[in-house]
Amino acid sequence: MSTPYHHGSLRDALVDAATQVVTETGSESLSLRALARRAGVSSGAPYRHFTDRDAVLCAVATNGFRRFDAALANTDEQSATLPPVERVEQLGVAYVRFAAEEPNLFRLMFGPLAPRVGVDAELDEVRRRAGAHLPRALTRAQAAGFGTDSSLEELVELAWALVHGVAALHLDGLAGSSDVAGAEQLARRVTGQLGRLMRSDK
Amino acid sequence: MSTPYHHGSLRDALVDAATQVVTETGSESLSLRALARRAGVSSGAPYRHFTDRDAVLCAVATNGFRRFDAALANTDEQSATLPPVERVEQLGVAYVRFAAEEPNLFRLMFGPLAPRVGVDAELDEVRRRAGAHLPRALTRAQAAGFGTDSSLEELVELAWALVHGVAALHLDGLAGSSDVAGAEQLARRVTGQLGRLMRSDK
DNA sequence: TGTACATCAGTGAACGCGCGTTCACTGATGTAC
DNA sequence: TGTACATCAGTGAACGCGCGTTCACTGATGTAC
Repeated sequence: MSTPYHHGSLRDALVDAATQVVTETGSESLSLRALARRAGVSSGAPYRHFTDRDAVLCAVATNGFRRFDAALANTDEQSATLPPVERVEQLGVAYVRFAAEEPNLFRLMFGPLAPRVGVDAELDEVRRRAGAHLPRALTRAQAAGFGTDSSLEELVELAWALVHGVAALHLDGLAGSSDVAGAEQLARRVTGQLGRLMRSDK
Repeated sequence: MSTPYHHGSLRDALVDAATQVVTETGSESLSLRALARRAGVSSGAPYRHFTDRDAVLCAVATNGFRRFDAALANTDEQSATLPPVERVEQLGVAYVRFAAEEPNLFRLMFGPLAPRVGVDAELDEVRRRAGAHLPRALTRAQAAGFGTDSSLEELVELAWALVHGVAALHLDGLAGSSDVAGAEQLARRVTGQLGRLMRSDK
């Protein structure tokens, strides 16, 4: 009774535990044995729910993208009343904030260990959804007449390189201050420059 | 005679082999045993020259920064006769090109496994040297009156986030095309936008 | 309501692996006299 | 030039480790009658 033979929701428990491990110590250090231990289950049990270690990492990445998407969507809603260029800036800051708050998760999601496109349909879908916010905001801004010196494609490239760059700079310890607040300030300044560029193109 | 007991320059041979392994398959997969095998030497031999695995990775990273610095210095020389803003752009492209040509080395140099500052004096020195090119070029540009709407610090931040961002975007497979040429073209477009911004601030 | 049986979820021992690192050793080299 | 000896560089066996994965199993659950 205290430890029932059937866990009931082991899959979810494993994904949660795995997400926690990745969050705390990075995806390289995730072992299925440690995971099983953490979930209070024998070493073979996870194989009931996942074909192998990669499948677990894939589930964690999917989880991460869901949260990432939610964070961006939330920011977008919050800024609905602001001018379009400012909304772009806010989105960029939220992008960096997520990376700074969850560096290990972010690295799994975007780094070389990230599952390739086509491996998992659910991951692909949520990834696509998360990636759509910035282009959408830029489209809106251009529709309002900002940043029209460049094509939408170029603008998306530039903005993406910028925010992903600030995130990477921070993750790689190259930014001045290494805490979340520092990353956010850096993001604010850099996206501010982008905003300035876009406004000057009106 | 064919395989002398004393190697003669085992340390160098190990660093070379390690650099090759990292280049080919990434730093996570570097094992000292495989390294010793590759160098035709017993499994204990590397410990004559390195205290542990991390010390080997540190030497590889140092090697990488030396090459990175050389690439940037070379680009800077080649572009000596160009206008200062264009030199900044060239430098940015060279930065991205290096990352695209040596993704695994670049990841070791800048990623979470990169040795911290203060661990190795030689690494710190060459790292500092490699990092000085971009600020220097931007200082030159500002001295010539370009990009003076922002402080030097802001400009460095922006440029660095941009080029490191393009590199990261490419390394993370988020750029359109995944080959070196594609990365270079992307870098050209993005640094071009930066150049445009700086020229408009004259 | 009760019983037989199929299905499912978790157990825990076992396999084989490659790793980092240590250590007593041996072969080669250089140095002092 | 020759010899004794210290020093250095590499050997290879060994230790202990945790891992991913498999597999015959057992306990629990649900379903058909």
